[in-house]
Amino acid sequence: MPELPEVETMRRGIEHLVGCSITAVDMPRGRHKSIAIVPEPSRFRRGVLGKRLEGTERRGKRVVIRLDDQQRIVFEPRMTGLVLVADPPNKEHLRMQIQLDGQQSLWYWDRRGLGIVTLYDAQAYEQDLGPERLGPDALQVTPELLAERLAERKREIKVALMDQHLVAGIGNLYASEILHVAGIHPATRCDHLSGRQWRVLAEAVVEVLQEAIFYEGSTLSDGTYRNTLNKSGGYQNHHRVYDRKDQWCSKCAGHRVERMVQAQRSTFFCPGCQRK
DNA sequence: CATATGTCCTGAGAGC
DNA sequence: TGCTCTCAGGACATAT
Repeated sequence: MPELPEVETMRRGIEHLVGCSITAVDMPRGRHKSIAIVPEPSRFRRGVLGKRLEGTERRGKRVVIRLDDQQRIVFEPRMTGLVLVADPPNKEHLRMQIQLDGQQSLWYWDRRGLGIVTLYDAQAYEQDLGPERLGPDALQVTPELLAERLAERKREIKVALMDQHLVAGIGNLYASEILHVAGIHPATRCDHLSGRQWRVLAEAVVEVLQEAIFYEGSTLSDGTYRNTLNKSGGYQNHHRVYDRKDQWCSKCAGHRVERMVQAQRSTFFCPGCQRK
């Protein structure tokens, strides 16, 4: 479930490793199907051994480490992946251990194993994750940018917000939260939104994501998401609608949160403050 | 091109 | 207790 706030929390949690060099890489094989490592493990290892970590970046929902030869290691956690600097929740789903200067370790752990770790050279990175393939970062959106990319579309706004080609970083959870703050019904077609609504929406995108980063993301009831120190996030205690079906809306207090399904995903909204 | 749907994966929880 | 079934939603492949 890691979305922009969780992934940004991961990035911040590994920033202090910049300057260290990679002294070993281990890809343990458990009883589960192994995750995708690109290129295959031995080439990946050869490609990164001895390299120095030059910087960290975040591209939408991916954690990026730039190496001193301008290659990049990209962690794509998808549903249940974690980037850690402390011991992982269990050894069972540990997928990769990167040793730094022979002392510290960076781990990639993934319970369901849908995530991918990729080593890119500069050109392939631009090709796969450049602006042609991924929209602008959600933290950077302005009303003009958002309207320019979405306003002509016939799709429902919640589904469009989750499309990484249009804007990068928003997933299922934060799409619901953002639309509640903006007071927009999730099933509203993009081409039916007004100029005022694009302004309110752009503001809500940045506000909700920044607030969630402050609380280090959301750890849901399954407990999977952890920060890099294997501690829970805190934003779940501030959710306005997500996973709060039948609970009173905190904004209007006169309606209960409802759940609907859009594009096979749960959407939560308040029928009082989010009218179509 | 735009949009919609199916698929991957594991473990928690429901229902019997 | 223990079995089977459904569901959670990242990104991409395939279909319309």
